[in-house]
Amino acid sequence: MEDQARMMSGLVGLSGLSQVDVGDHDAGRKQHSLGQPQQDIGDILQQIMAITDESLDEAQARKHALNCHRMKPALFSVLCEIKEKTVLSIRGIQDEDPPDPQIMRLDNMLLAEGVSGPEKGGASAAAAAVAAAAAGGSPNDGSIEHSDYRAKLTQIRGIYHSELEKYEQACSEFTNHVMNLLREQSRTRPISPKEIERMVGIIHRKFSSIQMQLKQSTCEAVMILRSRFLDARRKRRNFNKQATEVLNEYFYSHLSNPYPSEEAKEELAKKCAITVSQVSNWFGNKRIRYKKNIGKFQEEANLYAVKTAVDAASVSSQASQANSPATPNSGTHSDITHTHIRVRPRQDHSRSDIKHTQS
DNA sequence: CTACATGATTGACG
DNA sequence: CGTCAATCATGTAG
Repeated sequence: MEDQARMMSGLVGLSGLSQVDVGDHDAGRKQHSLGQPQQDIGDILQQIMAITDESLDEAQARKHALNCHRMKPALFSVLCEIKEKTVLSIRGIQDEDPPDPQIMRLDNMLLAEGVSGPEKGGASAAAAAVAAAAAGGSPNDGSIEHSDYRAKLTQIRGIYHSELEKYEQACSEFTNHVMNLLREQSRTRPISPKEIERMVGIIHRKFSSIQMQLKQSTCEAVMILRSRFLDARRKRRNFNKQATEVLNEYFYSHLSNPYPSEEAKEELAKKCAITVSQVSNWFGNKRIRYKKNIGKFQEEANLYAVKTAVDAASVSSQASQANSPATPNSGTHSDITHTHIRVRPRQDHSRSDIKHTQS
């Protein structure tokens, strides 16, 4: 930065104030202050070239002399005025910069993802997880995965915030530095407050572009985390015993038409503490797998057929029918095993049958 | 570790 | 849109 100061003092000196008796190398060309500006250019260039050869002491001396010149304040203010005008005219071209849509998108996403939100740390996060588990669809395993997910998210969040803080600090530090320099220089060369302001704006833009990279990579990390944790296929849990029992019960007691209606699915979902789509998945899998290999499911079918038969018997208080365990194949379910699953009349499978097994 | 069981996903189909 | 069929990826019994 001393170079620049030196340069400026040199240039200001060139523009007409150089009669000050600063050094002996000016002595030879005193005459250029009046008259032909064309011819001066050569001298000026010479002088510019000479500046690099000058020592810092010389420059300092020159600067000092310059500042002490009696005409300096007046000329300086004129220069400031001129510059103000030109700067203003330049500024007119590109005045208001629109907020970057890209960065706004990233901001929104980080906010939505809870990375840049107001809430901080464990307590409220845990509370949110608990609330989600209590209110939401999957009370069993969901909370565990959620807490794991939350932990990772908090980690990302921590990194993001510390980095962001570092950026902000660096930015303000740098801005301060530049402002100090400009203020310092404004004693030597014309710098309007607006110019400083503009410079600060430029610095902030630069830093925000760096910030955007940070935000972008944070977003990416969150997306990856999300896809990892929300891809349920990776975190498949088998349903618990009771749930499969309920499902199987329904399946085998509706073997002739194992297509639960939407309401039936909802009911089953509620009973099994799973979602409706999980019920649909289960029935889809069950139907296809049953059809593929009926023999393999024979035992299971018998078991549930007996179970429902017993239930029905206990309801109708007629126990005499249920005492043929020796040949179950020809018994209760022989007709249902031979039923074609393909046929599915969609009208009458109400939940009345489940109801009396349940109650 | 292997083989099988099982919940979820995907693409085709009506 | 719901279902089928194939397939994936994980869970689990041996």
